[in-house]
Amino acid sequence: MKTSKLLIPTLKETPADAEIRSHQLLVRAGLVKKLSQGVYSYLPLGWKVMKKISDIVREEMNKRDCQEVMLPIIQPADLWKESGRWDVYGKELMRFTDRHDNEYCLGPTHEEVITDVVRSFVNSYKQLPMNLYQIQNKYRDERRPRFGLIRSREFLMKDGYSFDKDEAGLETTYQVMYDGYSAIFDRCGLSYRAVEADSGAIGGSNTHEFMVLAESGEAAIVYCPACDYSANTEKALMDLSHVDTEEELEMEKVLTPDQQTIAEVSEFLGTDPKKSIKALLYRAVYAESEEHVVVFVRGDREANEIKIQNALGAMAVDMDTDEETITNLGIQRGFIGPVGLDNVTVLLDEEITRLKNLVCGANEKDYHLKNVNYGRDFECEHIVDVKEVKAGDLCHKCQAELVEARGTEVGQVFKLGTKYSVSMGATYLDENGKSKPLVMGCYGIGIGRTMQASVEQNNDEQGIIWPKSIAPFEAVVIPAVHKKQEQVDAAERIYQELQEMGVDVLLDDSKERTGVKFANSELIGYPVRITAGKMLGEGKVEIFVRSTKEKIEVPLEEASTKAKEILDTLA
RNA sequence: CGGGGCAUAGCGCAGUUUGGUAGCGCACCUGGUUUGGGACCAGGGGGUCGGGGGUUCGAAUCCCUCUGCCCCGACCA
Repeated sequence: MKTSKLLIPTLKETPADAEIRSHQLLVRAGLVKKLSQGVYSYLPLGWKVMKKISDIVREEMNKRDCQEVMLPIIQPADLWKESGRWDVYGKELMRFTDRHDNEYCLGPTHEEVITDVVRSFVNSYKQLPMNLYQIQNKYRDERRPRFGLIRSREFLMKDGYSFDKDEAGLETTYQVMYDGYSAIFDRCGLSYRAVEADSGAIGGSNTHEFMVLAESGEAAIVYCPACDYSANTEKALMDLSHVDTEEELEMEKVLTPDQQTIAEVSEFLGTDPKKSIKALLYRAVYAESEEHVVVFVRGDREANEIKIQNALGAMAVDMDTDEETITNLGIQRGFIGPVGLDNVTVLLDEEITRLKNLVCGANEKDYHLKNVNYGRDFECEHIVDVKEVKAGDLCHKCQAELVEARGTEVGQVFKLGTKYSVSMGATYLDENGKSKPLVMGCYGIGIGRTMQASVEQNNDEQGIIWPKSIAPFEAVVIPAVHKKQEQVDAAERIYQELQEMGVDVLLDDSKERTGVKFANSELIGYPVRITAGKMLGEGKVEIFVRSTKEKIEVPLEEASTKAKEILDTLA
């Protein structure tokens, strides 16, 4: 391909509306263009990268006996009512009505559709296991689209669904998919971690998220540097084997006028915040009701809302600081404690049951309690894990100190179980002629996210540094001065030779000055650049490696062979 | 959803306070000189100033309204 035949609208200036580096670079390098909030056009180079990632996905999936299909984006409401998600999915689901007043949605995911296909055609254990996938646009009306392709409303996604006879079969399939996903992200040259995560709105029991580590990541994770444990903080466990062994002192009520926050109270009483109990008031929303819940965690900790939501089985929770609510509940802002608090639902983080002689609110204005002990002074029906695990907490597997990081989720593998097969009647006959629900798994990869995550991870001052496997072109050949025929001829020759060697190569035949061509090639980030320029007088050309910035001079005759050699060594 | 900000040429911006009919840089077109690190000279094209309404002799500028886009978001018991 030649640049004269390609639309590559590079920008010198950073676009005003792009916040993070990868978003800026995707726009500046001419890979994508925003049409509307969270809606993007993929330009030739951007789409080429997307296709390379998609092809890697296809290869790894096909290798594992997965079959590619193409399912409809337009999905009837009835199907979603069958699974029960029409009323549950909320505002993220893009809904519309056709001219006959029939309701539809644009698919945010395809469990319903694939289950409909499979229940129609898969009836026997002899057909199992089966694994179907597609690569297609998904639609989600995100609360706040941002960061370019990282959180958009229309996005290309690989989604796959597995069907097994039983849990054991799913376990095997899940592991195959887990390995397949690892292979895909390895081939895309990403640095990532597979973390344990909450199963969220799709439903199901067990899940791993593939997180590309990045400062700008929207998800918080913790991982253990000593063993393989890593988890999203909404799921993360920590070691709780520590138990205070000190003697239980006599509980006393102390005057703490206007001392409301943990910091104030600890300062006032001269105690360690870790030896206190923090109270947080949440409003929990259920399908047909809502209630207020007081959550207690150790004084220096935060609570994790997802964990609270799961502990309550609520659809959503949010913190409530409304004065009127607090008054109506009959609790004392700033002085809430678990002792004698019985007019409201209470969640107690398990950690607190292991600590002795704690400080907490006395449920009376301007008073706190000292030396409070679980079991002796209060009990709680709901002992749960709702704390936000943080750096320095100990790994529950090996007791090493956990580390915090941020990540962008590029893929997820998921055990669905029989949630959809039961609600939608997807069954098969087993060896004994008995009808059983199919056991499902689902597996997703954000193609656009993967592209942008790679950019976020691989860039420098000059621009993008693509891994070879997903670069828009593996190499670019540049005649330094377009009016010098010998340079143009040499570049053309190298271009032809590389093409014959099967290299995905671009010839820059633009009429730009040398500096412009160099700057653009580095902005776009082709792994290798070959320049036919002033050294041609000595019969030499220059090979430049984007990732290492290494420049070598080689004789024209050896240029393509050498370039290919270098490419073969690159990831 | 709540809060804040922005909207003027393809991109980045000035002009708005103090109303007088739109400008700069980049990009683009023509000609010329240049050519190993985002050139220079000369000439040129391109804007219903986000939409609608109002005030006024006159509105990018003042008022009302709608829309779009960007950022932030409970850390407190």
